[in-house]
Amino acid sequence: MKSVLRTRLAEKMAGEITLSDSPGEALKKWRINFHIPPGLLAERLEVSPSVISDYEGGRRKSPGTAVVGKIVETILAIDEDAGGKFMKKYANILYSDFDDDVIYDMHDYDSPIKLSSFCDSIGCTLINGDLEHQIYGYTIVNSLNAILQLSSSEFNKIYGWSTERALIFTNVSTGKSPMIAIRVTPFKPRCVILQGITPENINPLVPELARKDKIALLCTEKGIDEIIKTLREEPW
Amino acid sequence: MKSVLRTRLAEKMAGEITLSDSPGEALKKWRINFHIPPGLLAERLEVSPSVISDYEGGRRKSPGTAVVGKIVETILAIDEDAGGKFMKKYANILYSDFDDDVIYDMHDYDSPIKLSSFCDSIGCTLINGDLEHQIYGYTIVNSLNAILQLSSSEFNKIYGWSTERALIFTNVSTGKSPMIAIRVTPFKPRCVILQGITPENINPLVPELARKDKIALLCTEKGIDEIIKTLREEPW
DNA sequence: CACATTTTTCGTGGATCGACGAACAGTCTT
DNA sequence: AAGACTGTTCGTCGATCCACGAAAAATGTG
Repeated sequence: MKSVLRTRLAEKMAGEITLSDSPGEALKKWRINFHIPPGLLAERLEVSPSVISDYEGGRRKSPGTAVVGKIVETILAIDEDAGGKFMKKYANILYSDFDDDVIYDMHDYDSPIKLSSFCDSIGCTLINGDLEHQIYGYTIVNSLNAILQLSSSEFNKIYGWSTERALIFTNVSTGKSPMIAIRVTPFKPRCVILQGITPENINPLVPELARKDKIALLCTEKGIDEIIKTLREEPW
Repeated sequence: MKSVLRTRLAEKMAGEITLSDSPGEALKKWRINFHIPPGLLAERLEVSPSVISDYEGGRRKSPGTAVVGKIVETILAIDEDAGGKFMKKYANILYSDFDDDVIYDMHDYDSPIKLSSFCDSIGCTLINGDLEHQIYGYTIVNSLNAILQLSSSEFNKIYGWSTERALIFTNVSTGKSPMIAIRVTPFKPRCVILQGITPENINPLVPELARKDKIALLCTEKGIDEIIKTLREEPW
């Protein structure tokens, strides 16, 4: 459930290293931030310790994305094996309001995904609109907590990096509150999926609201954990 | 003044590209997000258009940090020349509460900086504590607005990625409120600099509070803009 | 459809990366 | 002070990057 934070932290680290004038020093900074000795890092990466030293010492002026990615991944993996102490520390500092009670999962794709296959994979029934679109990501939101806990400016965070995405609202009763929240908000998703509800239980106002904002509306009765698992494992 | 957002956005982009299984596709995604044609990007980078195509098409499986950095930089520069339309859009989506009225500037260093030379560079007078430490960054905060506008969880954001930093509070009257805010907060900076105040005008309680939290306390009468300029240009 | 423009594909050469392992330099123990 | 560890420096070699430019493919535009 914490993987949104993990991803953001990894991106922050990789981004900082990539943009640094001396990637080696930045690499070293993060290894030290996580209190990991060079030897351990080398061991986990299955390379000789001299490799780490060469990078950190600046012998490679512009290491490739593959290397940087592997090192960042390994630093986080080592920390996770030890309980994720530093990960929690750093994640909480910058993303303190990214609450697990609100956003269950969130992902942005590198390349567009067909909405129809996306919806098929998590067993959706179409209520309104068409699926002839492409999306660049999805967000799984606890609808009650989102409305209770997020301020208006924070509400926009559920859109991540593209509004061309599917918003999956969990545990809805009639679907009315999430659709109204979207109605009064400037950004509109491409698609809304109501989870844990059958078509006949949807409030009649809801398809009406979806039509006004040109949003594809669907529902699914699959469980939250299953949906998260499916979307994570999909080879997109 | 908006450069905190710019940096964060650049890091996000670079991080995502670096961690992607196909950096080329991720690169392309961001170029398209900013509505920049390949030809223009190539022109601004002063390379042949084929270079862009080769990267985006995946001929380079693991491009170096230098290339990724240059491309991200150029995408943002092109956007800025056109008014920064997309930059604003993306920056606001994820960092909506990172208000320019609160945080004037913020930076994290790759490698440690000596606190003494940091303070010298912006003309500080030492009130309490010693300067025999190293810092990893600084934040310039409008003290009044920080207390008015930030919620308790948001207040921690001024610490960025390391609490081993200098907090510069601007336009203080007696320095009391910023020090009290720090006193009741779990994280402590290494150093607090009160801007726009002379030593004799500092409330006597303030050095007392600094001592309790083992924080170096200084003040400076230099102007905000001059401080920002100096710190940005310092070759650290 | 034909023409101009933009974008992609691909062969090539020089530069740099990526990893190794041996040698060297510190740092603790005992 | 010797020995055991941990970490750094450096020579080396194959693989890959990086950029170019020519040519093919795709995309407008009248």
